[in-house]
Amino acid sequence: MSSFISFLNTLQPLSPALTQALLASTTPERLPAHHCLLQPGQVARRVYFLEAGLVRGYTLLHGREISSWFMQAGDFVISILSFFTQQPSEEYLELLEPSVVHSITYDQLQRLYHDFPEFNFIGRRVLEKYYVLSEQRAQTLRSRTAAERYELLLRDFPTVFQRVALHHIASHLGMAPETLSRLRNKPS
Amino acid sequence: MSSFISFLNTLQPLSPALTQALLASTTPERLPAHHCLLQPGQVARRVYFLEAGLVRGYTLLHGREISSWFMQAGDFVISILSFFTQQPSEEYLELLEPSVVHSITYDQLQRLYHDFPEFNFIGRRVLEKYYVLSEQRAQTLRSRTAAERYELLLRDFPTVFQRVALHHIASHLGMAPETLSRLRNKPS
DNA sequence: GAGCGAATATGACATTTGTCAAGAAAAGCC
DNA sequence: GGCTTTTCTTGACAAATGTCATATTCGCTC
Repeated sequence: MSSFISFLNTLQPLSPALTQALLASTTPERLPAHHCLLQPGQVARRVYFLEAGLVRGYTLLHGREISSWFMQAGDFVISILSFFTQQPSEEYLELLEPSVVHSITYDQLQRLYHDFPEFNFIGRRVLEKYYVLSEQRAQTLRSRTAAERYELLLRDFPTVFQRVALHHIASHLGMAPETLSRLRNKPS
Repeated sequence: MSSFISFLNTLQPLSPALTQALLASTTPERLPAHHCLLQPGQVARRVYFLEAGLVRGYTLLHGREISSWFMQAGDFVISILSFFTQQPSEEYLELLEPSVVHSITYDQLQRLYHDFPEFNFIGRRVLEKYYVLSEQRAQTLRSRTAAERYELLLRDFPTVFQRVALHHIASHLGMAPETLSRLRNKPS
C-alpha cells in the first residue's frame, strides 16, 4: 500500500472505495535535487506528499531568497496561498534532496471531497496540523534577538535542520548568514 | 437569523437541520473590553465568532507581551494550538473593545462534524481561510527592516490596525514601541 | 584524490534597533 | 471638568545586527 494512503489511514480508516479513488488519482514520482515543484507566476495545481526527501518553500524579496519552511518525509507539501486561492504563486517550492513525491491535483481533490464527504474530515485534520505548525513558526519569528530565534528553532524542530544549509536557516529566521554563523560558534 | 449562521451560509447553504443544531449550540454574549476569553494554563474549550468588537491574541515571552494577531467583526477567534490539540494554552485571548461573541464548545463542534458530514466541508473552508491569513502574517515578519514590516502590514491589513494601540502593533511586528513611533513620524 | 565552486567562518566597520529616561499627549475615571 | 493613568513621542546612548571583504572549509565532479 502506498505510504501516504497508510498515513491517511491513521487519521481515519479509509473506505475501500475512497482508497481506490486515491490510488487512481495519484502516482509516485522520483525527482532529483534542485527540481522545482512550483515557481512564481504559476498556479499551484497540486498538493504533494513527500515519501522521501526534503523540500523548501521560499520567496524572493528585494532579490534575496527568504525561506518560509522546510518539509521532510511524511509531510504534505503545498503552496498554501496559491493552492487554496488558485491564484498565481509568489513562492518557489524546491527540492533540496532527491525525493519521492505523490501528488494530486486541485480538481481531483475537490472531486474527492465531493464524492466522499468523510474525506473532508481527513482534509480538516491535515489542515489543522499544518496550521498549528505555521503558527509555531510565526511565534518563533517574533522573538527579539537572533539568538532566541535560533534557540527556539532547535527546541521545536530539532531534526529537520540538520539537513538544511545554514544560509537557508538564516533566511528562515530573518537574519544574515554571518549572524547565524557567529551564534553557532560563540559560547551559548 | 444569527450573524454567524448567515456567514456560514455564504460558504455553503446550510440544511434546516444543521441550522437548527447550530442555533441550539450557541448563544450570543455581550462582553466588556479587557475581558479575557482564554488564559495560559486553560484548555481552549470554545471557538468564538465575533459579531462586533476586537480581539487580540498574545503570549508572554520574558515578561513581554507578544501580540500574535488581531480579529474584528465577522472573524472567527480561537487559540489554534490549544483548541486543536486540547492541551493547555500558552496564549491569552483578550477583548480590546466591548464585543458581541457567539461561541461553541469543542465537544459540540465535534458532534456537529459527526452528525452533519457536510459540515466538515465548511470547517475545512474556514480553516483554509485563516491558514492563508496566518501564512501572510508570517511572510510579513520575514521582511528585513522594521520599516518594511510596517509597510507590508499597512498594505495587507489596512483597516484593523486603525483600532489597535501602537505598542501592540509594535510587539506584533517584533520591534520596540519606540522604533514604530519613529517610523511613523519620519519621512517615508 | 586533485581541483573547482559553493558554503561557512571571521574580522572591521557602518547602520539599525533597543534601552533608558523624560516629557507631551491622549484616554479613562470619578 | 479636573485628575490620574496610560500611551505616545523624542533624545542620547549602547548593543545587536548587517555589510563588505577575505579566508577557510566542505562537497562535488572528473
